[in-house]
Amino acid sequence: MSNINIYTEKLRESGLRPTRQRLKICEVLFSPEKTFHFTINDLTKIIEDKLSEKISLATVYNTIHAFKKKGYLKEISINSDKSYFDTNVTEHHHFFDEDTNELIDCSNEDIDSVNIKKNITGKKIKSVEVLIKVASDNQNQK
Amino acid sequence: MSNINIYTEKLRESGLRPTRQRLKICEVLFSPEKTFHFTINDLTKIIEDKLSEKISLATVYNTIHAFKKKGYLKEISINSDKSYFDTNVTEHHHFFDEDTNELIDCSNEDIDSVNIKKNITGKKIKSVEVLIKVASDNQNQK
DNA sequence: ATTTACATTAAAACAATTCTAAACTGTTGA
DNA sequence: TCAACAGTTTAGAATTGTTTTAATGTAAAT
Repeated sequence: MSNINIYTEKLRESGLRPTRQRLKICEVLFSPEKTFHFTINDLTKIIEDKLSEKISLATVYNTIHAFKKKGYLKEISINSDKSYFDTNVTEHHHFFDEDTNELIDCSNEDIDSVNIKKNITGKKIKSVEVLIKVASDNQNQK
Repeated sequence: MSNINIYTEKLRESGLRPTRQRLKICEVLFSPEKTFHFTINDLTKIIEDKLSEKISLATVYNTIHAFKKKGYLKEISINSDKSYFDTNVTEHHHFFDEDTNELIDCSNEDIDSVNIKKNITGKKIKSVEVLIKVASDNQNQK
């Protein structure tokens, strides 16, 4: 199956029609071999470079949210500055470099599984995320 | 030592002069027996109720940031809507109830310590936070 | 082709946070 | 005592990230 059909299917699965703009978003998100992290701004810039024309922020937000809802993207909670997304939707954790604002994957082999002994009555665990903030030795904690 | 002196000291340690407004912030933050979570908005409302007069958001932000920098408060990463703070500065983790947007402490006895096997060269671990998102059984993952 | 439902867009609205500039307060030292 | 200074408060403006709106455009079903 060609990439374009894969993208079309992902879009339809997410309840979206395949349009030129959305297919471009898919190309940026899903064609790289390696998964990556991005903000909406990053993504918009990359798309505009590739398209050589403007894409509306609203379109990017829509599409990203639909993908997130469908589980094709994950949102990562770091701070309240902005939203970070991850094309790696497998269960894994993150390092966040406070010096560079860079987000680095922490695979499951790099961390012992988190064992939670308590649970909240009537509630189900939806996700368990570990965020490890790092910085240069000589820096203060943010 | 009276509370007011404790607050004065905390403020000075954080590089701030003890003013009426700031002492009120201290009272709200540090007099309760139990630690708690709050947003800047929550805090501002509580203070205005107690003071029966307005306090400037800028003052609240300033003071909270100084306390955070000094380690008298912790900021918790949940989502990008707004910042959540915690008066419990000991090492612990959180449940976040997606139905109610409520943040619940997860003490260290409730979770096996997180063992990280990988580290980033030249970087020091500043914090390790586990966030467990929960929701009613019948709800979709956010 | 026509119609209809959904998309795109620029711009406006919005919410959280930060910045600014003016007025204020408290402290210091002549 | 009071002038001068450093730091503070404040309202409002500015900024940033995100969402909404309303007009125009496009995909797809008939």
